[in-house]
Amino acid sequence: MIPKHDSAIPMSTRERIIEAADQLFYEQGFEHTSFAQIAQAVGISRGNFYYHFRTKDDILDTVINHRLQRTNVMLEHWEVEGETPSDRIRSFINILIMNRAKIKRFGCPVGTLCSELIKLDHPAQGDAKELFILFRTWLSRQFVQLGHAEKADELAMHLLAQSQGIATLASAFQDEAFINREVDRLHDWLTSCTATP
Amino acid sequence: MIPKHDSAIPMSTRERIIEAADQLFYEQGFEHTSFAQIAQAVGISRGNFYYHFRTKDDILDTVINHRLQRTNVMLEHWEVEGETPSDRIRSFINILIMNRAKIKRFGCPVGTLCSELIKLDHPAQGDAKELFILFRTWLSRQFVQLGHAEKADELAMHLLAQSQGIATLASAFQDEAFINREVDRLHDWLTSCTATP
DNA sequence: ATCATTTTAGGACGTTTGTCCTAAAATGTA
DNA sequence: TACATTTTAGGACAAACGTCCTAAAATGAT
Repeated sequence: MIPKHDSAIPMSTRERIIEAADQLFYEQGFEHTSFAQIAQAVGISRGNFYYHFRTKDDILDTVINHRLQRTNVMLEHWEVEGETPSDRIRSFINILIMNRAKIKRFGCPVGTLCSELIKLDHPAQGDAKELFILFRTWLSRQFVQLGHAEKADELAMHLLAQSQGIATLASAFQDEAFINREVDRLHDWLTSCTATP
Repeated sequence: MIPKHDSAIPMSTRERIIEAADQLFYEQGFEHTSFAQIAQAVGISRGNFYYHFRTKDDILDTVINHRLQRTNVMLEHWEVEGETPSDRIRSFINILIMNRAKIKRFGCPVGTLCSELIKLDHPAQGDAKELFILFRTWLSRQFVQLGHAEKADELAMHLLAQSQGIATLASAFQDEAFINREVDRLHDWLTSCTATP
């Protein structure tokens, strides 16, 4: 399962750096987060930081791969846990509810990272996009199982876009109630997808 | 109409700075754009730049107000041009088509700016949010005229969220065809709104 | 206990940043 | 023409950044 810090096994310095960077990149953005901030958050010196990650792109790549692994584990878990494909899709929709407090403050971790890297014209754009691709192919697979074989990818992209828009506006307007409203709407939409085969 | 540079009346240095900054903030982000870059784009010295704008927050505020004015003019124009409220809403939806080339490359100017300022915890967050509010109240007014008085604001926010999501994914996946597909979907949705009073 | 390796701390370096100053050039006015 | 004001250029400045180096401390193996 998820290799969380068991509190029995203490995290290595490297792991602690990755987690701190992950969080700071989400909350403050990649460019606006400095080596010094990450080092301070972990409680180590900048020199020690440099021992583990030589460049800023290094730590970014590692954070993205870390997110990819975590996301993959989550999706696989949903696939064995959810009984029907629509159950699994609803698990995806409910991320918005589960993480609404953070989404309200910082938006979607995937969408905001991709947007930032695009503006920076950063080489890691493609890696960040893989996060979206992960959700896209997973959702697409669920829609195929739901009986929408030829429209599966279109539906997956539509649902992805919806959640992106919800996250963007929720953070711009600092509005959690809006998230709830739109999630209800998404569930209704999925129901109508299930009803009409 | 839009006060474009008539090429008869040459733009003042100040105006040229604002337009250059506006474009660069959109394409590269606010923080990633430096005084030097804007000055170079305009073709003036950094010292001259400082004569017109003393701080970076100064130029940001001015750019946001510039966008607010341009947007206001555009919306008022649509209001006298579009015959029915649904015509006017369709004008909004079609921004995605008109600007698809830029949206594909840089996302939505409003959404990406708001997201960035949130991460920077920048004082101008509220001003940037006004851009969204402009569209929100305008769309809400159209939905009222369409006969959805009590659900007008909800519909406005829903449409705003949709376009945000479309812009985010279109830029992440560099996919213009996706924009076309989702815009068609939005037009269908609006038709169903009009049919069901 | 000794030694080799890994890990850490702290500072140095060159660059870029936003900001500010001063003097020259351009412009308008009498 | 002579003068006052606006506009421009170019450099100075401290601070922050990513990067890199060196030496001490911690750790593990023999």
